[in-house]
Amino acid sequence: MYGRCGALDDARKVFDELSERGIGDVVSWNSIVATYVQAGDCRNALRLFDRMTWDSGHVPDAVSLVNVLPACASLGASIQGKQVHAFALRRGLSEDVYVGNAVLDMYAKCGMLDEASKVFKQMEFKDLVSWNAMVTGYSQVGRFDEALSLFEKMEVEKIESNVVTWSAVIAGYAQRGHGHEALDVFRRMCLSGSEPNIVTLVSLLSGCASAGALHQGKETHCYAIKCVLNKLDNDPGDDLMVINALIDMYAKCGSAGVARTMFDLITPEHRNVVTWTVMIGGYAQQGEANGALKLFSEMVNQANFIKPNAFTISCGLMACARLAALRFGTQIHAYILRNQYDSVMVHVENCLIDMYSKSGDIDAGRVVFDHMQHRNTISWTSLMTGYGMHGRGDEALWVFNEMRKAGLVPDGVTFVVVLYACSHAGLVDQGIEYFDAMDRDYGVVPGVEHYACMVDLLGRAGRLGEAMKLIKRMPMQPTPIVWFSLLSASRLHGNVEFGEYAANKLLDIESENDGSYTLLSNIYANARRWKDVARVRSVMKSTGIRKRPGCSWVQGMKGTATFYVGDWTHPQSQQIHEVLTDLILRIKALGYVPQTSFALHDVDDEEKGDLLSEHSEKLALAYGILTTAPGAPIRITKNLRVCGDCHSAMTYISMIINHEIILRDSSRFHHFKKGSCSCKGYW
DNA sequence: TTAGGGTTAG
Repeated sequence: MYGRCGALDDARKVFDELSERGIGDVVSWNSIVATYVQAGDCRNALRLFDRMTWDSGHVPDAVSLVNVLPACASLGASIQGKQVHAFALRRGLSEDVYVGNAVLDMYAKCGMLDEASKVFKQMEFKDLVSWNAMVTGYSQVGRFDEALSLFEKMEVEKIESNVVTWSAVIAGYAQRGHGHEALDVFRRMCLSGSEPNIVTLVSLLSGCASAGALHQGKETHCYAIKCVLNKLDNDPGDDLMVINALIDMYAKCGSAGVARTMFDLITPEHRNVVTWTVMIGGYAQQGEANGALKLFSEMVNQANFIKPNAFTISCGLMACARLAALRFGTQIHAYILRNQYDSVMVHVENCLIDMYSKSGDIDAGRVVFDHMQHRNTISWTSLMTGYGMHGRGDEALWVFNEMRKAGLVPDGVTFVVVLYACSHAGLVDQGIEYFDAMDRDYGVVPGVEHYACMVDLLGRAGRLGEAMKLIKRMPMQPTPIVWFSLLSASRLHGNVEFGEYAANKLLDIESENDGSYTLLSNIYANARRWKDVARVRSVMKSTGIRKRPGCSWVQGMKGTATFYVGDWTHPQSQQIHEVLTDLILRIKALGYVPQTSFALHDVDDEEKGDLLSEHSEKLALAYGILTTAPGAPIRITKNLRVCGDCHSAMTYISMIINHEIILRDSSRFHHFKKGSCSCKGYW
């Protein structure tokens, strides 16, 4: 009775008393073991089971084994589990379907699927639980194809699935990001007459979230209100789980507003750490990184304190990485160090590497990397990506070699990063070598993303003809990213012919991308083909496509300041413009000539020069100079690619100011120092 | 006495 009520101490007292008086029997041993398992204290459950087997004079029966096996499973204690299995075989208890199922499940949970499958095949009598344990076992170790084929076999053998089977299959699809398939299974489940429950809905919502299927997510929401939520015998924790899954679904499907409304409807004392995390993560992934950081601060400062877990911290760092919010990111790093996050540290540390490198301080990312106790493939590739973004190609390739020495096998993503690093550092020959080697030496077949990297690599280096030849040689259809790489390279090298070709291909495939139109009109402007510029602009106008406004932000003393082109809204605008005018006068004396083609207007050169001088990145720089301590770097982030004229101006300005200018644009980092830029023209 | 569930990184 005490055991069933969760009163572990009381149950133990009664058990010890019975033992002392010598009147304990197998049932009392079984009950106490079960009580420990239920309380989550599997270690003590195992200890008691051992005492029962060796010291008590009683012989474990089928119930004892069924009690102790889940404890082995949840500890991953496969050696003890195997001993229990051997005991069952010796005692002839393995015929019992309960015992068989528990053994099978123990092997599955310890990741020993081949052992589990052997047990499954040898079972003379299988029930639905046996099949379900096998299906979920395969699914959870990532052998989802085998899980599915078992699921299909169940149909063939006319074994009727129950809610557990259906939910497990839905969850399997959802975990792999195959939301549409999850939805299909859900429909089949409803047709089969099986009634979805909370677990089904939570799994399904996770699938909708990963598929971005808002409509089906809403349908699931209706179903939840009608049939599942707020039922009298529901555990309130289960209801919250569904609500959390709904918030996550709405946020990931682009309805952060709806998600926020649901979040606000839950009173703070009812929210748990996942409620906060899904909302923060939703903002961070939907490009509302400012909202994410605001909520993160609110979470750690609220009266009803809930400690952020590794997931929350990762989401916060992701938001910092997007915004290049170095100061906030550093504060989160300090928070981690103060608050002991021992478990699942790898994930958080990987986020730290990413945050530091995307915020302009790749050396700090390297320090995090060097201090890691355990590293996985993502740790190595994150560091490599960082070096690549900063144009430090040699160091990126060094990381690649060290990674191989550490025994890690490069995969498709690794090679994207390697090629990206070569491209951004102008290491053309090495890039070609790696591209040739990836299939030959590593067995990684180049995908469309690797071809895109190669087009980028050759294109940046001005080898446009070779890039075009490579596209023609591709064994698959080029995706927009391939043509976009060719188009960017054509813009960089002022090649109208290739630019037009790539732009036409791109507009055939996806006509909504403002970036393609802007690049093409830049190419025409550079060639002074104003009629073509006007034509592109009129197409944009008639199709309603608008160029995204350029926007830059800089971390000043009083927080982050944001600027748009020609922006006069900042309270210090007057001063900012004075600084800028003065700087431009001074660099003109050093040889700077405004590159008017970037102004995109068919007006006379003097006026174009004026428009250029108000580009957002220049305004951000002037503000940075006003608010940054002498000698400290100025960190600017831009949402689009830096304009060529601004790039040239910043190179000159870095000769006359006592700051390094660290600029992150949508493509990479530029470090301007003493008259040169780290990108060496490769942007 | 056995089976299923939500949030994170390249």
